[in-house]
Amino acid sequence: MFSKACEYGIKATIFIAQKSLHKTRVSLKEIAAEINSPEAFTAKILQSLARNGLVDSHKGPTGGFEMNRAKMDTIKLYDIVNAIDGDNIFVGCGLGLKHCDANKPCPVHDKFVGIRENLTQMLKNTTMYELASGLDIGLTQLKR
Amino acid sequence: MFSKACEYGIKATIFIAQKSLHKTRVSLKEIAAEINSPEAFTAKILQSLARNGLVDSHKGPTGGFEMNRAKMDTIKLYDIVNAIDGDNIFVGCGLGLKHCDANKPCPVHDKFVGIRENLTQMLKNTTMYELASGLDIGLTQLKR
DNA sequence: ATTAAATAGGATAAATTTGTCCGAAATAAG
DNA sequence: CTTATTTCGGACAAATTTATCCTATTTAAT
Ligand code: FES
Ligand code: FES
Repeated sequence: MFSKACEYGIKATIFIAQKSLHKTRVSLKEIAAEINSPEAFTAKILQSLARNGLVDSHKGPTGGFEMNRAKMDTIKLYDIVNAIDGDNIFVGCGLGLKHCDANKPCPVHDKFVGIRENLTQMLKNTTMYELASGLDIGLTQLKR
Repeated sequence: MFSKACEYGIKATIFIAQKSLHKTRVSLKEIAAEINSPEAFTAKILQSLARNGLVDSHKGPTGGFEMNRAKMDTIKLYDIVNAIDGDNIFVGCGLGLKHCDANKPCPVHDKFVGIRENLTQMLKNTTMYELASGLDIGLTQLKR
């Protein structure tokens, strides 16, 4: 469904947001430990998310990653996925035809578009705050 | 969503089924041309599907691939996807945790399982006959 | 029997994704 | 100013997926 990079990116972002709820910055090291991901690879993903303004990064001692409270409402799961995996999953043909076209549909088009749309809407409706809160109150977890 | 191998496998199977509606066997060459896929790679996928009994193959002149009418009702899109990509998409965690567990859910679990289930049911309810028929009457297409 | 046509299958290569290493740049603190 | 700590970024490596090549095997037809 999502690439490994995207899975790591989502988990990292949720963790950053959760810690930011308590005004705490987190370092790459903490993040990788918390979400059980390879550190250097996770760094690349976070760099990309930072460049796209989805998380804020700070260098130096006491540095790390954070997300301000306002962004937690603005940024949706959709934005993370779109930034890392692109929009193919949201608009692409389920069978890989060049473009999804309802007028010249592939055999699965009619059955696929509904699911694709459900997924898209779910991701567009899910805020980082929501996900961070669930994690914060111990309702959800990032490791297993 | 699906791997390239799976996309090719689905398209090839639908094409084979459509031709079988007219009692016509199709060769690898025809299939690859029709679905616009690399021939040798498609061969591997079809070999695997044949070993799993999802299509029938015959060697020698007049040989090729086919699917009998009864199988078109029995075999679901689900079976093709499961044979090629495995069941991770049907039961796996959206964030890649080892197991999806509703009692210890990841942050997206509650929002993800519904979509995962919709996809699974759609694939389990879609017969090869249905897809082959749509293609046969020109309602759908395999190339673009 | 011989030939030609087709799938089967092993070995290999290319491309992409995933993961690692190391030095540069920034910055907080003594 | 120096040092320690942290992210940034480029180069590289490993693993996986995608794709190719070539030979073997099966089989229909002459
Ligand atoms: S054309 Fe394939 S999903 Fe729309
Ligand atoms: S635990 Fe992640 S989807 Fe169920």
